[in-house]
Amino acid sequence: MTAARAEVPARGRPRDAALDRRIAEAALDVLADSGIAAFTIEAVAHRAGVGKATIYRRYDGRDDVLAAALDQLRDDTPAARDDGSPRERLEAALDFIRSPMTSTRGGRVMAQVISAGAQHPDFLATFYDRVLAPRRQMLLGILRDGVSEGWIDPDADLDAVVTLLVGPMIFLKVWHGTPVATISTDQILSLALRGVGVTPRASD
Amino acid sequence: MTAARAEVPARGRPRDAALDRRIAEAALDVLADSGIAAFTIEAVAHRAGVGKATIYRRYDGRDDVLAAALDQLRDDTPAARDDGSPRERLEAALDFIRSPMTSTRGGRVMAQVISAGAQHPDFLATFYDRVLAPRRQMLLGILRDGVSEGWIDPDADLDAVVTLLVGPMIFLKVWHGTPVATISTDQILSLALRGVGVTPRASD
DNA sequence: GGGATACGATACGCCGGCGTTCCGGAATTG
DNA sequence: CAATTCCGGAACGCCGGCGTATCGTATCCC
Repeated sequence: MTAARAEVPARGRPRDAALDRRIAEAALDVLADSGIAAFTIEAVAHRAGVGKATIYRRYDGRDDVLAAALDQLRDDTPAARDDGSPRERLEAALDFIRSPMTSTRGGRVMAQVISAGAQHPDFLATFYDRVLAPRRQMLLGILRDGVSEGWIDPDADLDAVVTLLVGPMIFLKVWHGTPVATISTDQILSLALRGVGVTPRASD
Repeated sequence: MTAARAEVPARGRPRDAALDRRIAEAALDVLADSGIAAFTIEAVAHRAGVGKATIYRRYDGRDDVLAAALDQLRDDTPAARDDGSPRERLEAALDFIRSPMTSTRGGRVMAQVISAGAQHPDFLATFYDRVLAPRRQMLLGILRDGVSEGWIDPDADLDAVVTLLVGPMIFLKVWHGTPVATISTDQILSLALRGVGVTPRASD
């Protein structure tokens, strides 16, 4: 981790803890709205209504601020639903992965992080840990349930299935705005699940 | 298109046509090696062994140079093989799509273009036209052959299948270097094709 | 040969973010 | 109350790319 937050000294006025959050929030806003190129210390400071010095007092620089902002994203992850049929749960989980990629701030941040990832692999790794891994884990859980319920072929490589499910969504996200053929969550599920022994209308 | 190459005047020394290519090549090299952030006119000029004025005489600026460079990529696309079993041809096509993403210049350029795409959707569209669409078309052709040979369910949405096949590869490419579970070309084919009525060992 | 234009190289002023430093004021400790 | 540290705001010099202009040389059309 690049992070190296300065230690809090004992005497004098203490640092306003709320500012850490405000800075991270502003950083995410800037990233989502204006992109990685516009992600400058001055832009973040202005957006947060904070002096540059306040940021430099807490962070090492641009990269450190960005890393801290990505940490913040962890809290943006809503909980998964656990009711309904397996197919419904899968659909909900996939929509949950997919939806924040088009409209929400997290989705726009993701596009920008993928961008930055070409230059800063660390950011990708951080984003993976904070955002992608939990969602991937959620999918994996549902699939495991499917196996124990005899609903999915026990021999199936669930990791591969998850990649097969998530891949097209990231693909569509990345190439958003181009003539890439769209594909519905339903289609992805139907096609991919038949590959592991689930019939098209398993539950509806 | 941003492009607006200046018209060639009648009198005087004509422009060296070879320089157009040298500039575009240098642009791709810079993009692949150093990333979009380092993609400056001065860097391209230096790499091409060319004066800045020569570039400004031909292009409107950075974006125009980048667009011209992406055009150049079209020529980097090798031809597809058309022999072997359908499964083998599919595998070759997928490897063809996948391989240049890890090692070749085209693959590194792609990662950078995806990056720039967050800021410049035009670049994505250009890259899609020049590079991705032809490969997608190739896959589609093989799948259509599969249908007419009775090898694939005629009712299958081939566009969706292509997305299902290509998606995971782009996904893995984008998240290269993170703990994303890898998946082999063989696995993708086996899982996705069973979804359209092809048995796992259709041809080997 | 003469005029026109391209070539590589270099220098120019401009702009914007960087990271630092100072200010006057506010908050907290002793 | 005094010392200390933080706060927002503003200014600083620095750097690097921008886009333009100007060299001396090279190449082509008339």
